[in-house]
Formats: sequence, structure tokens, C-alpha cells
Amino acid sequence: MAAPRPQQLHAVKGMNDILPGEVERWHALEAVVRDVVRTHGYREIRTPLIEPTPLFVRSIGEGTDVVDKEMYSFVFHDEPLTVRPEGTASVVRAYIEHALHTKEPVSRLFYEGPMFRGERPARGRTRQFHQAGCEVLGDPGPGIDAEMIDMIVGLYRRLGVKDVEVLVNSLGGKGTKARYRDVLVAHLEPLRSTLSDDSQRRIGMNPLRVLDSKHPKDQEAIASAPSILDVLDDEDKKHFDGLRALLDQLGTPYKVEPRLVRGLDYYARTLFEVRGHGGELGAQNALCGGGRYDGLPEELGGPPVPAIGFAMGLERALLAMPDTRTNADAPVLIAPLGDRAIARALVVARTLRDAGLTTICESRGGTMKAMLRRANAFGSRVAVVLGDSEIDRGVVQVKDLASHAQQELPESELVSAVRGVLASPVAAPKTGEGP
RNA sequence: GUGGCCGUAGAUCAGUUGGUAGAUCACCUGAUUGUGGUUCAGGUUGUCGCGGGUUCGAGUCCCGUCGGUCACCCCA
Repeated sequence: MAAPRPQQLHAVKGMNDILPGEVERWHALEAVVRDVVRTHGYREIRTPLIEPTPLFVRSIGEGTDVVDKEMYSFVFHDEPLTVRPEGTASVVRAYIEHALHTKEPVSRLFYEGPMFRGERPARGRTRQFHQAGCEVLGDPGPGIDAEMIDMIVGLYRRLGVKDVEVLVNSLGGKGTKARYRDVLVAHLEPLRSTLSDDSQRRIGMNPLRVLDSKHPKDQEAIASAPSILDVLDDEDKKHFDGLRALLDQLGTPYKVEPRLVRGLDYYARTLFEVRGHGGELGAQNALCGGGRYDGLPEELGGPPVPAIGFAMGLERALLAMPDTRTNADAPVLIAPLGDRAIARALVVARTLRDAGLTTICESRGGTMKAMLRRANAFGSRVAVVLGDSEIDRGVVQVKDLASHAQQELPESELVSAVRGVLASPVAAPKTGEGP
């Protein structure tokens, strides 16, 4: 009778492991992002993954898909809580809670980390996904708006992402948004029967979102819809024209897209999105999205400061980035021969590590052949061979795996010898071996 | 969330009209008493995603389910 097989456990749907070999690309991406935002004066803020549910309901808005059907919400000891679906709400909450506006006139904040939305997973869309984002509170723009868009364009360029498209739009302030909503509903209502089911439903709920539809049935109504840019008030128009003039002067490429809208309620005035076109991205081609949310701090009980921000999807950036796989830190490999050598090998390994060298000691033993094979698998340049005869004489063998050359030297010279091999150029491959 | 397609060794895949599982790579061993990347010889590896059903018999057919993927949806 075979023992019953234990039930195998799996990662939760839409939540992925990031394994060694892949995680190096994440590090590379995060390093570039951090460097770019650092040079623009942003400072990192870390907020909790779990927030009170009303924070997101009030900021993102009821009637949005994120709030209505995608949040991981639960009640813990009678308190409604939600695992954050995005970063802006938490940053604004923390900004208000710690009264940052009293400490500095403008706050430039950067965050990075996992977000959670219960969507159906697909390529470039997971339920636990990762975003990096920036928020600027206290600057009304449009100078900061232009700087932010320019920073993002430069960021993707540094990441090696080709063919990014920057779309900008203005939703206007609160009055404009409401006015446009009425105009749009008046346009869509007579066409209701020609629209997709989703769009028919959205006319009442969130008509701006109809403009975002990719459904073929909706395209005609979208194309003939009035432009929001035609209903901007004077202040909105001045702001948007200012932004465009600055982007023109910076030489930052962009395209005005009057049908660009977002799924989150808090946006007002400047709105932008960066799209990629790599085949790896598929339909999930929105790399980065953001905009101005001037009214939000006040709505959450804070000071009436203007604000703008963006978030970029890290999974999607990774898909859009060229697959330049940098070799992981190839270790120096210590090959001990025989039980007596293991204790010595551990000491030798410690010496190399103290000198800052990544070192793996094959302390489980095995044949010389097996250990050197593993050195190849690691991509090691150097192997240190240590057996009874070396121990008796107080020496080590330092082998250059690229040139096959091997030198015997006293342990005291080990570190400098290893460094020497690592620093030496890899000779052109030789044909044939010695006698 | 809706619909389509897919799910066989660690990886990529083959598997005929249902008859009881294969290739390549990888891995391990050997050709050398303590010297690797090539070569040669040999070897290991499977809950055929999972659960039911039809059948004498299911990797092959049916249903369900889970996972992935594409479009919609959503959005970063």
C-alpha cells in the first residue's frame, strides 16, 4: 500500500513566484527607476499594503471597476480592510496624516511595490502586480506636469524600450468634467442601440469610459463623439496649452488624444498614458499612466493642495525591455577533495568572502570531475582545488577555467591570485590540448 | 468577469482509427589514481494538470474543475 500522496499546494491564481535568474532583471529595472527618480529629487515613501477600505472607495470612486469588483477586501475584527489596488491613495493618506505640507511646500514622493486586483490573469496582467510611481503634491503645474512626462520618456529610453507612444489629454477641472459628461451622454444616448452591451451599461454609470472601448461596435460612436478639449474652461485651457508648449520646447514627443480617459475617478486636468508596441505586450500595452488629481487631498480631509502623479507597471516594463540577461555574479568555486579538505575549504571560502568575492564551497564532496562541471554550470572563472597534498604543504591550486592554466601557491597569496585571474582577459579559445 | 485555444519527463515537444508512454536538450555514471566546457558509451527521470464518466481497455472520447494563453473586459 502506497502512502497517500499529500495534497500539493499551488500559488494563488494570478500571484507568481519570481525565481532566481529572473529576479536579476527586476533588480536591473528597479535600479534604473530609482536612479532616474532620485536625480529628479523624489524621495521614497513606504506605506502599508493594507488600508481601510473607505480610503479606496473615496479616492478611486464607487462605480469604477477597481472598487466594485476587483478589490481584495475583508473584515478583520469588525474593521473593513483592503489590500491596496494602487499606490496613490495611500501616499495621499500618509501625506495628510503626517502633515507633510507643513514641513515642505512641495513633496516629491516615490513608491514601489506590489498591488492587488482580482482580474482575470493574462500576459502582463497578474492579480499581484508591481508598480513604481511618483506623486508631487503642492505644485499646480503645468511645469511639473511637463517635467514628469519628460522624466518618464527618459526613463523608458534608459530601459531600452523602443517605440513608446505618449498620449496626453486634459479632463479639465471639476466643472468641466461634469459639463462634458452631459455633452457626451447627449451624444451617446441616441446611439445606444448600436453600442456594445458594456458601453450601454456605462452610459449611466461612467460615460467617459465608453471612449476607452475597443469593441468594434463602439468605434463609430467614439469617433463621432465631441471632444472634451472643446469644452475646457479658460483656466483648464491655459493649463493644457502651457503643458503642450513646454513639451514642445523640451522636444518630448507626445500626441494629444482627446479620447484618453482613465478608470479611476480622482483624475482632473492633465492626463497621460505611455503605450508600448512590442509584440511581447499583446493587448496589455499600457506601460504607464498618470495625471493630475488636484481635488483628492482635500476630499480625503487634507489641505487643498494640487497634485499630480503616475504609476508604471513593472511586469509590463519587463516585457517591453530588451532581454539583456546579465550574468549573475559567477562564484569562485572551491573544490575540496576528501573529508579532511572540507574543513580547510570552508576556511578558504571564508577568506575569499571576506575579500568580497562570491564563493561557493562544494562541501558535499564528489569527484573532481563533478565539481568542475558544476563550476562550468555556474559560469565560474576560477576554481580553487584543495586536497590532502595541498593541505600538507600549506598551498592551494588556483585554476583559471577559461585558460586551463593552474598555479600552485601558498594560501597567503590566494586572494590576490584569484583577483588576478578574474581581472585577466579571457584568451581567445584555443584549439587542441597539451600532450 | 465572458468567449476561443492549450495543459504529456526539469525544459521544448511527439504520441496514428481508444490497446497500457517516446525524442531532443538537461542531469548522473564511465572512457583518467585528483582536473571541467568537445567527443563517445551507458543510465535516471512521468500522479500523461486534477476529479468524475463512457469502455473489456482512456494520454487519446465526454463532463466538470484548476492552471496558462488569446480576444473582449480592465488597466499599470
